[in-house]
Amino acid sequence: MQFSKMFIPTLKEIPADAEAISHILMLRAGYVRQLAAGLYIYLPLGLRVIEKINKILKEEMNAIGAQEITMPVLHPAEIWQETGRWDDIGDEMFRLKDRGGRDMCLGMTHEEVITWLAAREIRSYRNLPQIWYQIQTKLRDEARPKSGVLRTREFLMKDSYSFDADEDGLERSYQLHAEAYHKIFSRCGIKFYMVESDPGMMGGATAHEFMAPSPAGEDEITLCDKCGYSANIELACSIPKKIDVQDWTFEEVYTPEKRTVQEVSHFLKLGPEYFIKSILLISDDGPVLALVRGDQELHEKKLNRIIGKHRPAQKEEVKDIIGVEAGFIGPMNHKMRIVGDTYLKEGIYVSGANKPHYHTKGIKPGKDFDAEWYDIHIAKEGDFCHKCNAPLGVERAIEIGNIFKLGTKYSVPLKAFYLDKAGQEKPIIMGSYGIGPARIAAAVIEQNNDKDGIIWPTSIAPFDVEILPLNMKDTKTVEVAEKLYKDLTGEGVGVLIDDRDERAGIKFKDADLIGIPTHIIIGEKNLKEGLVEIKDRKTRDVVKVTVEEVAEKVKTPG
RNA sequence: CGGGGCGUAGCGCAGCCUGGUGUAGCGCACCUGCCUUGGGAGCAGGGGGUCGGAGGUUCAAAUCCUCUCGCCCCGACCA
Repeated sequence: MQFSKMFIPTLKEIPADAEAISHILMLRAGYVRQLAAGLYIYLPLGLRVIEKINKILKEEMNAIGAQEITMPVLHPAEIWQETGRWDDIGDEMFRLKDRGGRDMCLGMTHEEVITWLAAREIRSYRNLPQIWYQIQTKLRDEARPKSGVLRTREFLMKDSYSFDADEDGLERSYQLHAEAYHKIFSRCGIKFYMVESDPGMMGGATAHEFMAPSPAGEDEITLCDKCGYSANIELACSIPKKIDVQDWTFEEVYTPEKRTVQEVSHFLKLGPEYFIKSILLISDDGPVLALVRGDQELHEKKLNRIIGKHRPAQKEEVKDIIGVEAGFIGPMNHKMRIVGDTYLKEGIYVSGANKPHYHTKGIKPGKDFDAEWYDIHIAKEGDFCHKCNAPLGVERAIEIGNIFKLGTKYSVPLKAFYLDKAGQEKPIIMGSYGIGPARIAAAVIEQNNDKDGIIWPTSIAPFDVEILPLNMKDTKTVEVAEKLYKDLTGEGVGVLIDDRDERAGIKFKDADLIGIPTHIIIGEKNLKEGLVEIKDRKTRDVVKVTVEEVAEKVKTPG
């Protein structure tokens, strides 16, 4: 491809609206343009990257026996009403009416549609298993589109769905996907982890996410280097650091105007880990007192699974219910439900005395108060693995893929049943698996860039090689460049030739920005000795080779 | 939806606080010519603006006030 004939609008300056590195570089290097919040146009270079990723997706999906189909983006409301999601999902679904006044929506995902299909077409265990997939546009009215292509309102997704006769079959389909995903992300040159995740509203019991570590990510994951435990922070378990059990006797301490753990900790010259933080919450079944150690944070989502929907109590409510203002609440002498963090059980602590300006020292859980014990703290850096006790790390990451075991959540309401060998009618056991190609592209850029631009891995680079004839007015340069272009292209190498009549500096800058992995630099001086340079974008290593050697060297780099 | 920031030429910005400096400015990009060709050159000339929009205050508004739209960031949300 000739640079001069391709629309590659590079930008010298950093666009004001971009913050994430991948966003800045995709805009600057001419891969995408933004139409509105969360809506992007893919320019020629950007599309080439997405298509290369899609090709890998298809190859690996086909390799596990998945079959490509394509489903509509516009859905009738009925199927969403049948699964209950028409009402469960709020503003995030784009809804509309057709001219006949029928309710419709734009597909955020395709469980409903594909289950509708399965319900109609699969009747016997003989039709199972099946894995169907598509690479299709999804629309979600995101509350906050952000970080360029990472979180958009319209995006492409590879979504596949498995249909099995039983749990064993589902496990097999799930594993096939996990393996395919490992291959896909490895081929795309991404550093990633597979982590345990919260199935959330998708339903089902088991779910994993594929996470590409990057500061631009929206998720946090905990990782254990020793045993490999890895989980989204939304459900990650951890053991807080051990503390020495004190031999304090039970006594009230005067703590005037000291309310927060930090204030009291400072006042009594004791580390925050010797405190019990008591937080009053209002659940649908009344007030609940949640307890975590002073150096830990309460995990709302974990607590949510135990006590259901809840909200923090307001100042007035605290006074009414406990009889003392927030800041002096302790776990003792309450009739209400108390949920304590498991790791609070051992030890002797300080907490509020339920009396203004007093705290109690020497509280022994189990003796001075009792509670239901669960892991309800947020795992953090410095905590220990609950499986092997090794130190845990916490990293930010971009979610690039996920796999869910759905079970019968969709097959039952949409009546996707089959007859088993015994002639018994049973619901199909389903799984759902997603990958966002745009997120792969963005994650790869986040992980592979330098001050000058993008550094693509060859597998998803828009081209394999860029030829830079430095002086287009020099006939010999042009002649050699065109010959190399023809030769390489003839051998199946994807080549971009910068045939613009621009100065060398501009060509170098643009080439670095765009990030094609190998550059062939043709300069007049070297050419006089019959030499051209092959430069590695990543290492910046340059080797001089004769014109004749180029094709061979490019094919076997290094 | 809560909090914050920003809308001035294609892009990046100054001017706004404290209204009036004459035709609203600068850099880059763009057009013409010359020159130049190994890291976003140089010289000369040139084109391009509803100052996001509406209303108001005023003799006078890019500047002050009200409303509104858009975009970004933090949080909430995220099937």
